[in-house]
Amino acid sequence: MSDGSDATLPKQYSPSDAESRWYEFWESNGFFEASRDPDDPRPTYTVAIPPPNVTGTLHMGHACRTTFEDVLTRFHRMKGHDALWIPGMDHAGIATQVVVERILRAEGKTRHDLGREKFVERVWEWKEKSGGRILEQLRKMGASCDWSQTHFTMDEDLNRAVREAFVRLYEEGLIYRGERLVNWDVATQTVLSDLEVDTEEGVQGELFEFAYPIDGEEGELVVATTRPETMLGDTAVAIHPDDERYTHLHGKFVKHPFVDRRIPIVCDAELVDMQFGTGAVKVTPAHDPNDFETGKRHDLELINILNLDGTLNDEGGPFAGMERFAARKAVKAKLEEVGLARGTKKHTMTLPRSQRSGTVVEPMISTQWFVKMEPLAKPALAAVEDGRVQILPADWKKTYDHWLENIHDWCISRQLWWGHAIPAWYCEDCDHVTVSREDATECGGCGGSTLRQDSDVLDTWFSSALWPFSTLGWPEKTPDLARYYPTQDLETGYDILFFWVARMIMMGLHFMGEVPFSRVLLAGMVTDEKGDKMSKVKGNVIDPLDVINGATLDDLLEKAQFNGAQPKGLKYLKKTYADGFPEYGTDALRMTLLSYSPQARRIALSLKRVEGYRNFSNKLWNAARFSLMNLEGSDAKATGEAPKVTTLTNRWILSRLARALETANAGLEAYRLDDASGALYHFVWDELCDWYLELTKPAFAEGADPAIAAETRQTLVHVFETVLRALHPMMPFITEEIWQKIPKSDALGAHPRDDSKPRSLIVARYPQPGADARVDEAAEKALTLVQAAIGGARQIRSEHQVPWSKPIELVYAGDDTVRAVLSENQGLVEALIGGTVRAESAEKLADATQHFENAAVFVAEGIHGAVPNVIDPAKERERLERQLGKVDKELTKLEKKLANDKFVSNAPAEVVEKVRAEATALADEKKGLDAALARL
RNA sequence: GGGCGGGUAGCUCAGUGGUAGAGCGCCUCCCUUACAAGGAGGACGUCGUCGGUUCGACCCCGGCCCCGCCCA
Repeated sequence: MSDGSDATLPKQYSPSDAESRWYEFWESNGFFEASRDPDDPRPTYTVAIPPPNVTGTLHMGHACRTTFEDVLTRFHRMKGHDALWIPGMDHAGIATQVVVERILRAEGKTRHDLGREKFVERVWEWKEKSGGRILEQLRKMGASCDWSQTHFTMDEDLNRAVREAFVRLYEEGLIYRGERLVNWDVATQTVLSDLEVDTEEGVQGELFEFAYPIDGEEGELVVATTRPETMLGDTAVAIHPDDERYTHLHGKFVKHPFVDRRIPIVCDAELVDMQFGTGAVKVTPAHDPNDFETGKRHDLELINILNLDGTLNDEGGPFAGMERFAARKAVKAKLEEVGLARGTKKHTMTLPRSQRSGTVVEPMISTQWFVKMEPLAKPALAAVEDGRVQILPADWKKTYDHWLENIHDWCISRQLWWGHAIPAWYCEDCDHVTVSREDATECGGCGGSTLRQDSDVLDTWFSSALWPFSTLGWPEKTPDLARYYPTQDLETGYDILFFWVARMIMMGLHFMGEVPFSRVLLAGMVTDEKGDKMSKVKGNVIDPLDVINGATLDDLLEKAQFNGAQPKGLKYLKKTYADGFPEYGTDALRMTLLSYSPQARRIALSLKRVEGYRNFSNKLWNAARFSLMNLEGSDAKATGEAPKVTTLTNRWILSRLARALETANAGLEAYRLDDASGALYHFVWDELCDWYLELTKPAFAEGADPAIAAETRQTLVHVFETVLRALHPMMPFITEEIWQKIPKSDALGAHPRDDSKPRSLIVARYPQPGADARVDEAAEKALTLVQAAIGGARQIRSEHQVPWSKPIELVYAGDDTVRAVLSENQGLVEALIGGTVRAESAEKLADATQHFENAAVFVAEGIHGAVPNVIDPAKERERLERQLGKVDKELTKLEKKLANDKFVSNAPAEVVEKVRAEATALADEKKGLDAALARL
């Protein structure tokens, strides 16, 4: 700066340096750590992180949830809670196994070459070396997790919890082994949960029709299928009981052309749609969910035709040993050959694909472990019903209820090597199954010692379901468990409402007797700015770290290509982000994510919006430069207490601050983080920067009243320090960076329990309306007049293109209040309009153009104003007419309303009164404008 | 087929039974020493559509048309 007053702050805020510096400061000083002291009198605030996959890397969904969780955690910490945010990772069974298998493949090996034990060792090695990168990335987001409490679902302690839960549920009869239809992935050769199955929609396929000859008589029954090979497992053909075309076939059989089997014709109104196709449906109970249900209704035979690797087994007769798709072709060819094929039709269908391997999933009959869900679901429904758990947005409650009311048993076994072993042992000597907390050495049935442990592992979600209490030490009765369970908020994506959230509620209620959290906050899905789902193939994935750090177009292209983007995707990237990304910084990204409504199911992330918040960071930064510059050399400092103020501007800014704090606190409590962050954004930019800082300039000018200057400095430092505290949960880095530079008393930012720690904003008290600033209605009203006068003059200056270098004169008239306020604050108005201000008689202003030469006029808030010597008649006419048009339109509307007796008699008195007052003000304005226009 | 959500300014989205809002974009002027990542001013909307309730509907109710998502 030329005067050298403060040369330390650069004009532009650069986030990267501040971000790593302060994160390290907070973490190394233990600010993220919960006290874990049973005698700590503070209320607790606990959040368990949705554990990201150990294989994962940070994506926008994580960034979004992490931001929300961090804001809430920081807010409560500042409010004086003992905050504990438990971080951790999920072992992600299939995902991880696939990653390590891929590495092995590069070495020319399979997991079978290594054997199970060695393979699992290998996975652990991989996990230690390259897993969990995402936890580093969460730090980049500013996550204030208590890292000393990091958990991993495969660690010994959580493994013990899993085993305990399994055994207890088994002993209670809630876990059983049974034969069911499951999703089978022939590539990874495991059962999949529904979550792990993606449905590919709009697939162009064909519907193949063929005929079954009626057994023992002439005729045939034509059926259609998209999977012809499954006919080898058909054990019925279904028709509608009311279908008159087939009445004569009731109770008859068809003959299978390839295997020696008579197939019953059954009547089933549920499965069969008479209108669709031929009205006859082949039934393969072992390979189709609907058919499976039909099979149960009619007690049909289940014939499994597939081996685990997707080839046909001996039931396939002549096709045994063929791969499933080869078999499909062969079956079709053979049907053609024997004259039973009846043609194909184009057919649009959906295909279930394994999320992991991408192969088409086969429904298959298999013996698996299940959790009986109904007894667990009932209490979980009640907990949400009676409000012990609140789901936000509330729309999701219906979905939750619907799912739990129609719940299916949960298949928890997986044919993987990586995961929690199932604590069940089979006896070689009898058929007893021993389920035990400790590794079993003796059969619980016959006492035999030749035992074989179940080779399956548990669904990853089984351990996740225990997360909110297993991470606190369960099944041990630890002090942490007593202190921090139940947790308060759970923030996650709606896509895992069933798979995770509902199951945690069930398990929490079952094992702890208490809900695991009191609020569930479901975030929408982050999409690109057009609202399309981010997809690696489409190349429209926006990496949060690129937004934070910046990236060149080449960086973006390279990464997209590496991730398998198609040429079209690369083209899109080139077009949309031709210049790459500038460095926006974490705070800007966080503010952006916060600004979207939590009600939205889709968060169409726009980089333009990020840019807006980056600019906001810079605005805040420069406001800090201004403030620090004006505080220098004074003894003003923030004390955490609102100063006693006398001037209008100081009273006003405290009042506006109070209102912003009200909204911010209410928003943070009610999970309207968009409202909370929005209120502070607008306070800082629209009121603090646009008005207050400008209004302080005359007070700081040379020759100004020293008492007023001192009061203003004190107000400025207080307001600024307070707003930094208010913004800190949302923008932790820049606020700490600035806050540390603000002159303040020592008590501010002291650690609540440990004096030896450095002062930090992260533990400063969260500001509250009342304590930190009070609403002052009179000041707000008065300042509205000041703003109206300035606005009127500025509009004229702008419309008439009077350059800033040319001073203007503002003459005005108004009632006593107007005159009092404007004369008391004459200096302010003059500074902000770049000119002089003078009161005049109402008569003169009523006919301003007559009394003031070449004057342009305005009427606002009861102020009749005129700026002489600026006029360009054409422009003024245009401006006045535009203004008059608006006023007229509005006035007509109001007058029509007032002329309506029904309105006047039915509407509440205050509404009528308000309309009357508005109409009067508008009429006054119209009169002024009319007069001015007439004179032109 | 069932369920849920949505259609508001050029774009992305807020919003409330009582005069339609934000950010970005657009137009004009301004490098006025906190900030051009800025300042001052301006333009832009029969709030998907058709009916109903009401003194008054973008908001409540019903029909319809589109668009997403989930389940089957």
